[in-house]
Amino acid sequence: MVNIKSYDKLFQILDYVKTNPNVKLQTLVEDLCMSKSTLHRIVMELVDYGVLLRDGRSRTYRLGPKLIDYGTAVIESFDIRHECAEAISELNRITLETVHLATFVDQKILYVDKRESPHNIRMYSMIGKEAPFYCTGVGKAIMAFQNIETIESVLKKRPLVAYTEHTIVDAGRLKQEFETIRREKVAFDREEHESGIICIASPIFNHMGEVFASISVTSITQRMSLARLESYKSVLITSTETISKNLGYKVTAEDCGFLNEV
Amino acid sequence: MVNIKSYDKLFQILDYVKTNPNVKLQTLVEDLCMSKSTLHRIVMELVDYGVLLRDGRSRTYRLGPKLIDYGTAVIESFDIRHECAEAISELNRITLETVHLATFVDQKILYVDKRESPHNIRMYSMIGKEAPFYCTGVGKAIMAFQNIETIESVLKKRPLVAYTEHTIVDAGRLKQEFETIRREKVAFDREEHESGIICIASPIFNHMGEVFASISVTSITQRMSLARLESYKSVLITSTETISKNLGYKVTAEDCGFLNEV
DNA sequence: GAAAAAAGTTCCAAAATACAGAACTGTGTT
DNA sequence: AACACAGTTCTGTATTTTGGAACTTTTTTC
Repeated sequence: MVNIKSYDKLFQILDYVKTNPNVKLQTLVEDLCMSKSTLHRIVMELVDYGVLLRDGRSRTYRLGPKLIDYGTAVIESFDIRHECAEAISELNRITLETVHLATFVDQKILYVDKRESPHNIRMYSMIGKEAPFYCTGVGKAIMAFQNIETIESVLKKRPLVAYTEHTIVDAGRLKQEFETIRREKVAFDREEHESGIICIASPIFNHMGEVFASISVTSITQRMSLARLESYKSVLITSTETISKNLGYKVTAEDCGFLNEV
Repeated sequence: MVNIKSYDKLFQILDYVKTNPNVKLQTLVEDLCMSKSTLHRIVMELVDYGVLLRDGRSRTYRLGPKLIDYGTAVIESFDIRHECAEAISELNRITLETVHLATFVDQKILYVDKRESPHNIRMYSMIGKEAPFYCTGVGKAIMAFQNIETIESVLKKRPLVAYTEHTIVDAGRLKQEFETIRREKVAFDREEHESGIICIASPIFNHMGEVFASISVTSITQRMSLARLESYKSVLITSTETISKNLGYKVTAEDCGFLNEV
C-alpha cells in the first residue's frame, strides 16, 4: 500500500489534536516534525472545513464540529441487519447450524435476521418475532448487559413463565446467570425455551458500549451436545467482536466495568 | 484561501458518501468527476485509515468507524461536560426525568450530554445531534441570551420550520419569547419540537457573561404537565447558577442589562 | 513601557507527489 | 461460454506541496 502523504499528515494531525486538545501551532511543529509554514497552511485549511476549531483568544486548535457531523452520520448509517449479513452467513457456513440475529427495541428482543441450518426441520420463520428475554440465547445475551434499572423494569413487566422444565423462573437465579454471561461473554440456552433446542449466543456492542443486538447459533440435542456447541464459542465471539468494532465499540481493559458507569 | 486539492477531494468524497451511503466506486467516478484510478487509490487508503468502510460483498463504501472516534472526541472535548456532569446527574436523580446538556458551537446548538429518565422509552441518543434553536428548551435558553446580531444571523440562515402545531414560526413572536426567557431565566418547550414532549431549560453563563450552554429537564405530556414541570424551575436554576458561578460568572445587579453591552 | 523573544503568517522556486490513461484482471450476466 | 462491466495495477508527466527566508504580530522580560 502506497501511503498518500497528505492523508498521512492529515490523520497524524487529527489524531494528535484528538489526544491533545487545545494545542498551539508551535507545539504541532515541534511534535509532528513538519515545517511551520506547511502546518500553518494545512491547519488553516482544516479550520476552513470545520474539521479543526481555532480558539482565537488562545490561538489553540481542537477537533471541529464537522467531525461530529461525520460521526453521527456513521452511527445512523448502521443498519444492524446489513452490518451482520456477512457474519451470520459465515457462521452458518462454518457451523452448518441455524444462526439468528436479534436486536433490542422498545424493551423487547426481536429476531431480525437468520440463516437456516441445512438440517433445518422447522418451516416457520422467527424473523419479526419476539424472543423471551430470560430463556433464549439472544435474549439473555442482550439482557445480561443492560443496566440494572432496565433489567428490573423488564422483570417487573414480564413474568418468568416456564416454557420447559429448564426455564429459569427465579429472578435471583436469572441475575446470577446474567453475571456469568457477562463474565463468559456468551449465553447458553439449555433447552430453556423449547425442549430439544439448545443454543449459544454472544452480544453486540455499539459505540456507546451498549449491547443492543446479539447473534446465536442454535441446534437440537438429537444432533448436538452443549459441549460441542461450546466449541463454537471462539468463532462466534470473533464474529460479534468484529461487528462491535465496526460499530465503533472500543474494547476496554475492564470488560464488564462499563456497566457501572452507564 | 488557496485550497489544498487533496483535502478538497477528501471532503468531497466524505460528504458524498455521507449523503449517499453504500455507494459503488463506479458511482463515485461518475458523480465526482475523478478518474477511476485516482478514486480507487484514495478510497483504498481511506478504508485503510478506517474513515471509509468497504462492504466486501456488495463492493460498496460508507463512512467508517474512525469518524465515530473523532466525533465522540469532539463531544468529549467540551469541558462543559465535566463541569456539569455532577449537576445533571443530580437533576436526573431529583426529577427522575431525562436531563440534557447542550452547548452553542459554531452557531449551532449541540446536545453534548444527557442522563436518561428511568421511564425512558426511546432507544436512540441525542448526543452529538443538533437541537433546533427556536423550538427546543436548550436551544431557546441559549439563543435568548445571544446578542441581536447573532440572533438575526441565525434567523437569516435557518428557516423556522414547524415541527408541530405549537412550533413558533414567526420571528417576531420568537423574539418576544426570548424576552420572556431572559426575564424568567427559564425556557419552556411546549410540544414545539415533538408532540407529547415538553421541557424546561435554563442557561449557563461563562465568565464573560455569555450564555454558551444550557440544561433541560424533559418529560412527556402523558405523565407530566407544564405546571408540574415548572415546579422544577428553582432546582434547575440553582443548578445552572452554581455552574455559571464555577465558570467565573458574576451575577450583576441588572440581570439582563448585559445584553445591550455585549 | 520598550526591547527582545517567540509565535504566527506570507511568498516562491525546487522537489516530491498525485494524476490519468492504458492495460490488465476479476466478476457477474445473458 | 462469451461478453460486458467493474475493479485493480502501472508509469511517465505535470501539478501540487514543500520549507526556508522574510515579515508581522503577540507575548514576555527587564
